[in-house]
Amino acid sequence: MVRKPVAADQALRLDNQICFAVYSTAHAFNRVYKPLLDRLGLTYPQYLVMLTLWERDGVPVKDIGARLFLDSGTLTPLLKRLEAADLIKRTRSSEDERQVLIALTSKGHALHDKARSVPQSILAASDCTVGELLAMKDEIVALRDRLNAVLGE
Amino acid sequence: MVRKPVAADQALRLDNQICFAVYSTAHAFNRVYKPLLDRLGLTYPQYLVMLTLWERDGVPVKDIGARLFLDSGTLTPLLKRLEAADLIKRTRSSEDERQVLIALTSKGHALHDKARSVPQSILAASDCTVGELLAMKDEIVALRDRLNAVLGE
DNA sequence: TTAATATGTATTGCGCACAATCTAATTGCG
DNA sequence: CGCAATTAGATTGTGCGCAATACATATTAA
Repeated sequence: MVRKPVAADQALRLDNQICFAVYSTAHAFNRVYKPLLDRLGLTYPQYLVMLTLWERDGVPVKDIGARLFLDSGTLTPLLKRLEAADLIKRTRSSEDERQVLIALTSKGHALHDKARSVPQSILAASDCTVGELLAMKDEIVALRDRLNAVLGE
Repeated sequence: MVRKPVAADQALRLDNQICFAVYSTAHAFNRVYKPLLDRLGLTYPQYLVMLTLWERDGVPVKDIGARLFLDSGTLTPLLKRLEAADLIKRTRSSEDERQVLIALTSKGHALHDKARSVPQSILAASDCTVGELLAMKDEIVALRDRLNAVLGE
């Protein structure tokens, strides 16, 4: 009879895997965000892009990608949809014709006001204190950064 | 001059958002998993399905969906690809013709052995102790379950 | 200045994710 | 029993996410 590696099997159990915890929580967040973002006419990844632009716009696509860990294959069509919705404007940089600079339109700026109520709704849904969430966030970000560090090697 | 709600703007900052921490960590995990799962011929969601089947197979699609928080729109094509790869077999239940039961093929069972080394590689990449990861996992799962509870209302 | 290389974005193809809709099978209720 | 309501999967359409590739611009080296 073949001896099975019990420890390895425990590690393969779905409920023991932090990756699945993260994966399924990301989906849960997405589902909670959906009705809130529908009112803004945004998807969740589009919302993330808008968050970066509300902090600073007139930036090249690459900067947004670096901020969100996304590449041009994802961002180019997403940004075109935001442009079609008249939330942003895409213009080639005159300094470096390779770059496309992303600027908010007045409609894009205006959406910032409507978005201010979103975090409060999410906080309520999470049923946590701000302190608890921020502590968890720091732990998760630390994990993410270690994972990304391995990728960079 | 219009007074801006400073607290709300802080809440909208990307780096303060736990949802983005979770979202970006899920992507980081996916990227770390990719080379490992490529060797098994699986994508990450396919790997999750196989994890559930290695625990128990011969189950209807709905059960897998309940386990992974995925619906038939996602699972049906994914399962067809696993079937095309000869890892699973899909058969209509004779008891309830509405159900499609998912069973592992011998090749699907055999893949279990090759998969046993995966968690160790992920653990190494995360650069954490098992204890730290399990503690984080429990916190994240608790958050996920609270988010899902709100959705169920 | 030209040739080689690097960089920024766009495109294509594949595989999720999910809403909405559809079909078929089952259950429940009068 | 008979029909409405429910349930399980499948299908369609939209939008990521990423690998691979293409292409134009920019930089560097010879």
